[in-house]
Amino acid sequence: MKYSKATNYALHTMLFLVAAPPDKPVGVQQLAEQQRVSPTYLSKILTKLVKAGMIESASGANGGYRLKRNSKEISFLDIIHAIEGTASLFDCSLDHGPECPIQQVVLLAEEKMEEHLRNQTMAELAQKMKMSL
Amino acid sequence: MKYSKATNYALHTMLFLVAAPPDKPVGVQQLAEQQRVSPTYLSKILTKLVKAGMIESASGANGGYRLKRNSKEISFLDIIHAIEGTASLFDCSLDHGPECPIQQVVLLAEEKMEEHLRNQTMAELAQKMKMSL
DNA sequence: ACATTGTAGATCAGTTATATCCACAAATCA
DNA sequence: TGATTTGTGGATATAACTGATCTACAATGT
Ligand code: SF4
Ligand code: SF4
Repeated sequence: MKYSKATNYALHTMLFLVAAPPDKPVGVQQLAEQQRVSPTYLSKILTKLVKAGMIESASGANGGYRLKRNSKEISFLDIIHAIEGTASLFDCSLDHGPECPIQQVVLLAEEKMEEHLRNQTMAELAQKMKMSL
Repeated sequence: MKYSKATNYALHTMLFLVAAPPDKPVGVQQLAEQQRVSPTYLSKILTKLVKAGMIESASGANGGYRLKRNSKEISFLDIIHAIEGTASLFDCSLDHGPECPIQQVVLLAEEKMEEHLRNQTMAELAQKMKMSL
């Protein structure tokens, strides 16, 4: 059970875009070099973030990716869900109803994790980064 | 990102063994039928639990698996770790030190989940099951 | 027009998860 | 002892998923 590398790349890219000046888009070439990953593969991942409405892309010369204006409230959980999907950590084929103790425990544990990821927004992340400079 | 089916089988088996009378071992045949899984495969999974010291096995006629005497304090997390391993949910190849905001957020989120799983013991689970009868 | 940059689809290699088969070891019982 | 039951371990097969590449194409700016 592990977060995929794709999620890793997405988080790092968002981290970078939050810190970058919002006027000039950043090309996938540059982003890919920083993370040592192929540009076309990274592009595929970032397209998911575009479709999820977190960033926007521009083709052509001086194109690239940039944060959407109102995306300071995007959370870690939003990014992870955009890449990994929103399926539950635990799925049992036979559903014996809501009083099943296994489901109760495991799903509540997952909710605890998601709650923490939901409370960490890009805005707070940017704040943290400024402080650590 | 999902818990494996093996973890699912392990949890269900433990749930059953906690509820079963502790004197007579339960054969893998019976356990496998309940969960609709092949006996040899389930055996492989249960052997991990044996090696982790949670249950014990007995060969020969009337053999099978049973809880170890002092295993009421085994937690969900123990079982999950025995099957899935204890590796972190998130691993970045390049470690930029402990002040990295991504690691801080994601690892703390994982800790929240594990804390909840650690607090759910087999003893409490047995209690819950009695109440729901 | 032409160069630049993102998008989409096919495809592929590597890894992991799931499962099966079989030979063997250990325990019980007649 | 010998036969039967039951778990163990190794090799192997299969399917699914992940990570990655290639290529043709669309969109944009000069
Ligand atoms: S016992 Fe709970 S976890 Fe297991 S199959 Fe039934 S509902 Fe699902
Ligand atoms: S920025 Fe953080 S998460 Fe990313 S590679 Fe560095 S230490 Fe790891």
